Amino acid sequence: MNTKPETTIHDIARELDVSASTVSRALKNNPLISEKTREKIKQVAIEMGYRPNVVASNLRTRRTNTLGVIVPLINRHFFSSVISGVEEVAYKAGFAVTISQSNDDFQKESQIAQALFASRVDGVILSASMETITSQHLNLFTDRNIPLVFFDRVLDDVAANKIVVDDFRGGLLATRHLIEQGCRHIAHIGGPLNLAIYRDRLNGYLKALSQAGLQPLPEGVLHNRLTRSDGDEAIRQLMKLPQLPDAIFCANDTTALSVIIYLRQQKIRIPEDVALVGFSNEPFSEVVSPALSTIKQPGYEMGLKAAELIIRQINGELSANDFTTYVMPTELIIRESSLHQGVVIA
Amino acid sequence: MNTKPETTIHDIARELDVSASTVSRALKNNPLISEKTREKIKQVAIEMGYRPNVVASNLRTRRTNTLGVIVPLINRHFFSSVISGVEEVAYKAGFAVTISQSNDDFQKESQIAQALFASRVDGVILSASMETITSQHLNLFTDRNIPLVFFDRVLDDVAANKIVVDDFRGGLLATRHLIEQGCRHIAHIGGPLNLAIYRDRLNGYLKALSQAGLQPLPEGVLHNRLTRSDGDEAIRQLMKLPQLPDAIFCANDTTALSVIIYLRQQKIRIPEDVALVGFSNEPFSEVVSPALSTIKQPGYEMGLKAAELIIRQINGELSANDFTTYVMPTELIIRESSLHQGVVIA
DNA sequence: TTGTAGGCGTTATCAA
DNA sequence: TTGATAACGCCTACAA
Repeated sequence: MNTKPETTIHDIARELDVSASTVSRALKNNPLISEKTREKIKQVAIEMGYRPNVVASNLRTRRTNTLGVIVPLINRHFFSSVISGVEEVAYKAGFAVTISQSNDDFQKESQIAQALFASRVDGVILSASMETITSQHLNLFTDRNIPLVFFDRVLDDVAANKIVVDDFRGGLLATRHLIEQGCRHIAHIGGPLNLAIYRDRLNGYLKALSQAGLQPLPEGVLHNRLTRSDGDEAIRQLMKLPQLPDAIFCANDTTALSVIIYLRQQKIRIPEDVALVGFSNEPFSEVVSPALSTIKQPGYEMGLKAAELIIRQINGELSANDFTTYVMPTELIIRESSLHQGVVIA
Repeated sequence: MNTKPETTIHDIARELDVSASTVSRALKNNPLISEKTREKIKQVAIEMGYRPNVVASNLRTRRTNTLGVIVPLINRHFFSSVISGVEEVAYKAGFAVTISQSNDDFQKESQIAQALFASRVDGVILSASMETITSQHLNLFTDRNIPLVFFDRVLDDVAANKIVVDDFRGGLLATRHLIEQGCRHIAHIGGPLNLAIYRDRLNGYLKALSQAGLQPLPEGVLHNRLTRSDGDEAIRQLMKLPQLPDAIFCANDTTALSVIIYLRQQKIRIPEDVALVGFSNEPFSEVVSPALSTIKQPGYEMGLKAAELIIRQINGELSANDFTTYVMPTELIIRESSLHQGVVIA
């Protein structure tokens, strides 16, 4: 299919009557090569339309300059923001980025891990699927000291650098805010408890309640996979409880959106009848009506940090046994969905 | 750094006292190998923790089973949806997906092309940057018959398979709808005219007007890069015109959102004073207030199609000289932002 | 049905 | 400062 074969360093070498090694070194700006020959080689390389074959180089150097990224779903603003940040840093550092999505399916996550290992990526950045409860599929990397960086949905039992926001504090602030707005019957739509972030958000919620001498709403703490339809089911369930909620803290914006849409349709007023806080600050949160209060999660910056960390690990600039969990700054953004009229915010 | 060296097919061969080629063949399910030895080899491969080295295989076969994807911005719902679709199909077909973002910068787009070529991707899926007016940076691929598939922001002068929506018809439907709502002074916020999609959307707009015997709003047809701030500038400019617009057709939802926010703030009513139609059906369009009328663009499906096409091209299942432009179905979604009360839709 | 030999394009080592 | 050689791990004619 390919017309002319690619020019290789051997072709250049032959042309100039030098050895392939000299060409290789010259093109890599190896200082051993004299300036004169280096210039000449580069010149001829351009004339001959030489294009380095990274694959061959990768095989030889056992380095691919490629980062693998596994996310649950590419097409989700938070995750695509993280990817965008990763790409930004990776590109500048000369790394390619290979993206895969687990679709929140543990099987697929495992298979992706296998594939990334087979293609010898230099490092992996990962946010676990909703189903992930074990980390054995990642031993492939940890056993061989291939750097692994987690973000957002981190796994407790893997020793690695991790990047999260303060989920506990997020849950605490969100719930405390609802309490300050006068709410007393606060429900929670949460994620699977195998993931630390959802445990933390739940615990923040519980803590805020207990600090205020309140109880969680009986039967009002639900856990699901936080999709749009999960949110829809959840709100229908909550609105059947003997004690109706006067507020809901949702563990993501997606479910909060389902709630808004359902309540709007039922002519239940937000925030007067039910106040609402989400989590993540997806772009729609700002413009939905009523605008959704939420916890800001700096996805792009998390991506920048993840890429920076993994590249430093790959370059051996970071201790291989000494891991840190980086907690990114977060913020409660108060909008209409939780702002009771007449209530003054301290 | 790496502790134990990886097991190779040679290790397995030595273990079983067969040749490496036999191992290679067995692992590839080559029918020449007897079932018995194949089973034994696979067995031992697992026991020894063998992991194929794709890099070596790639070098030998001159195939990487990798698709390169270049988009303007990963973190944009339409593009991340396309990527998601690409990944879905690619994964099932055994391809990895390498993603890069041009940030709408032509320089970066060129450099990415170089890098993708250097890493010998088997095919490239591309949506051009706002700045891209020439296609020479893609000769790298076209000269060597490396498949190239364009989507959305396609370049006219490249012979390749392309996937678009009917942008002309989108512009036509959007504008005609505004006319049917009684609007007569319709402005347009469009994209750079070097890109066919924005020319087509503009032409659709013009056609609808002329069919109705109307003129474009004087000074009311603007072109910019369609960011949030571009939209903001544009609406400010439009609201200073001697003849104010009573409707605006925006070439994307992002600028339409800027318009909504600005008008809301100025207490200008939508759609009573200014009706609005966007393009793309970003997720926020449905929930913003007022909900934004828009042209639906099936990003995920476009990604599926792009991946399918390029993989078929890679596998030689498609003629290499015979290219098609696939026009995906699109649809006008009418929401509050353009729905004048009392007006009945035909 | 299996083995042998050579090469994919680059780089590391050693020698000159 | 440069060259010769071998090797990275796999695959594929060709031979047996």
